[in-house]
Amino acid sequence: MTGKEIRRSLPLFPIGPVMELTDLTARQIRYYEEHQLVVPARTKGNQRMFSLNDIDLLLEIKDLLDQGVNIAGIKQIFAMKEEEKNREIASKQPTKKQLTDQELRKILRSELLGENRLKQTNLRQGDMSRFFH
Amino acid sequence: MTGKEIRRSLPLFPIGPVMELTDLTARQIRYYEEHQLVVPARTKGNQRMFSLNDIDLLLEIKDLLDQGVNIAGIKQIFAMKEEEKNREIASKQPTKKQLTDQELRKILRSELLGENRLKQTNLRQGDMSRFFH
DNA sequence: ACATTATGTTAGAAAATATAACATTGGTTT
DNA sequence: AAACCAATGTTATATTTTCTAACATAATGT
Repeated sequence: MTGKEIRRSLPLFPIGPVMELTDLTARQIRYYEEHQLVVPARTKGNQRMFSLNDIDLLLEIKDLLDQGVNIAGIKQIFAMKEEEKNREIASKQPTKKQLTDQELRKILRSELLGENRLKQTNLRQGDMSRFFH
Repeated sequence: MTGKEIRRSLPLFPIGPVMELTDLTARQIRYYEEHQLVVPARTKGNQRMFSLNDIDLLLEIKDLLDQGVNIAGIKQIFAMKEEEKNREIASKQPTKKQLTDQELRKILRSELLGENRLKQTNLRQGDMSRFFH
C-alpha cells in the first residue's frame, strides 16, 4: 500500500517544530537544504514545510555529522540510498501518476473521514494514526 | 506502553497544517476552543500547537456537527467519553507523574536517537514513525 | 419577529520564518 | 604562522502566519 508513503511524505511541519524534534538550529537546517540534503516543500508564502521523511533525513544528517562525515560525504551516501531504492522499485511497479500536495491532502482526508463515518456514532476515540506509521 | 500516548499528545502542529488536514477554518477551530472542545497547547509566543489527539478531536467535532449535533451536545458527548476513559484507567494504574512538553520532547528525542545509534552505520532509512501510531 | 448559534470578515498587533550578510570556530593546507 | 574552508552563530530587515477582538450574517429555535 502506498498510503503509508503518502502520509510520510506529506509536508506538515514548519521549521519550528522540526527544530525541536531534531535539536537542530534553523541555520543548520537551512544550510543542509542549501546543499540539497533535504528539500522541504514550500507554502504559498514560501515557508518551509517538512514531511516525516524530511525529519528522518535531518536526523540521519545529524547522526552522520556526529560521526565525522562531512556534507559531501552525506551527499554521496544519500545518492547511494536513492539508487538502492530505485533499483528495488524498478524491479516491480510500472511508473505511477505524480500527485500534487493538494491532491495528497484530499486523499488523506477522505481516507480518514471514510473510516470515521463507519464508526461515527460510537464513542471510540478517533484515529489520526493512519496518517503516519 | 505509554510511548504511543506520549507521541499522540505531543503538540507539534500549528494551526495552518491543522486547517488543511481537517478542512476547518481558523475561525471554526478557535470557536471550538472557545467552547473548550479542544484545548491546544501554546508556544511561548501564544501560538496554538495541536497534537494528533487534538486533530482527532477536531475531526470528531466536524463529524458530529455534520450530523446535526450542536456544540452543547458535543460537549456532553466528550464529557461522557472522558468519564469512560477515567473509569477504565481508574481500575488499573495509580496516578502518574505529570510531564511538561519540554520533558516530553526530550524523551521523544532520546528514544529516537537511541534507536538511531544502534543502526547508525547501516544505510537503511531513518524512522520517524515511532513518533506516532 | 427576536435571539441565539455557528461562522465569515476585517483590522491591527505579535510571533514565526525568510533571505542575506557578516562573524566565529576548528581543522587543513601551504 | 598565515591563509583557507567548512559548519554554524548572529544580526538586520522583510514577509508570512497567527493572534485577539469586534462587527456582520445566515440559519435555527423560540
